[in-house]
Amino acid sequence: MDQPAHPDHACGHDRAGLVARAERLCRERGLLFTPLRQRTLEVIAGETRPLGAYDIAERLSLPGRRVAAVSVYRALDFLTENGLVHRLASRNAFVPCDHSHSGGESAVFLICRACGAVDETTSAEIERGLNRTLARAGFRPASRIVEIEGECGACQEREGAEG
Amino acid sequence: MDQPAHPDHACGHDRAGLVARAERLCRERGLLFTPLRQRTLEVIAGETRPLGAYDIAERLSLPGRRVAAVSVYRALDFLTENGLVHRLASRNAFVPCDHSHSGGESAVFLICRACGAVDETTSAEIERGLNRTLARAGFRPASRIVEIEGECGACQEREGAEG
DNA sequence: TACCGTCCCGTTACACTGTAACAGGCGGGG
DNA sequence: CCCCGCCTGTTACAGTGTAACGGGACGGTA
Ligand SMILES: [Zn+2]
Ligand SMILES: [Zn+2]
Ligand SMILES: [Zn+2]
Ligand SMILES: [Zn+2]
Repeated sequence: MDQPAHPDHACGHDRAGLVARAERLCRERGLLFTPLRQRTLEVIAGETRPLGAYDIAERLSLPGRRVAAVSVYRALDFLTENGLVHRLASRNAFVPCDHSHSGGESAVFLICRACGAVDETTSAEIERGLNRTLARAGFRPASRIVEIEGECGACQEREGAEG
Repeated sequence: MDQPAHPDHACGHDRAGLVARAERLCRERGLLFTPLRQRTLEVIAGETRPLGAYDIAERLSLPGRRVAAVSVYRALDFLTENGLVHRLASRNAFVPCDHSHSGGESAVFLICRACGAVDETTSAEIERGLNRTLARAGFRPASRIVEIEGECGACQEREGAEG
């Protein structure tokens, strides 16, 4: 029942690992990891592409048991505030976070226009450049958004083979 | 009739300079700088804070002569495609561009949560870090979004004096 | 002149995104 | 028991963005 990684079918993220991390984090902070919040996280983790709030609501709904988008938004607020998912400003969509960000490093998102895959990474050099720019401007940052749209390596190869 | 900078009332941008640059650019590229496009650019340049498409439509409308938001979106598409305005993904709002970006440097936006002011700048170090991260990931970029929300220097001082 | 294609813009309709406000359930602490 | 905080369901609504159609202006061409 406990495989090390990618336990359930072909999904792009370590669903069980993400849920385990969320449970531990909520226990530590005295927060409630409710069924709605867990299922929301699971739905996001079960896709390789970022999902919109209404897509998530649809996947959470059962025949006769609809989940309203507003409930999804509240669950997403909780998950983003606690660093379990990220919101992509350029897509109005959400992806799970598989980083710790314990050192305060901000995320860099590489979003493929062709296949929709999102790669989250960090860069000390970008971080340093941002900090220097902010210090020079006397600007106190609260949140940072770095999102690059383009083509991932796999899609470039596929395009080269087909085109 | 030709002041060097900030010619018309108290606006945050060099409105006449932006319009002149747009006219020259359209002449060079064989594009039409229509009245709607010019007035849209002027409205954006006449504010220190970023404006949403519907705000722009309202400011362009006269009693009995309404400008629909969809027309504003088309004008904004034209202006953004030609590098005359930028869209802030985190705000769904638009600001004029007072940089050339001729070397392909991407913009870094510092957005103040308190006063709403937006400072556009560039950074060779951030650029370098982004390029290195992209090369390492084998990712071909098409557009780059770097937006920092926080407090500008003036608002920090004001807060310190008041608080 | 008439014909044609392109671009711009007005209009309508619609889908998607996000929030405010109110009500009920549930659990812990008096 | 009541009170209170939190979560969730429900409704309503505002804001954002695009698709589709039609008409007018304008330049080229026969
Ligand atoms: Zn992350
Ligand atoms: Zn791809
Ligand atoms: Zn710019
Ligand atoms: Zn400010």
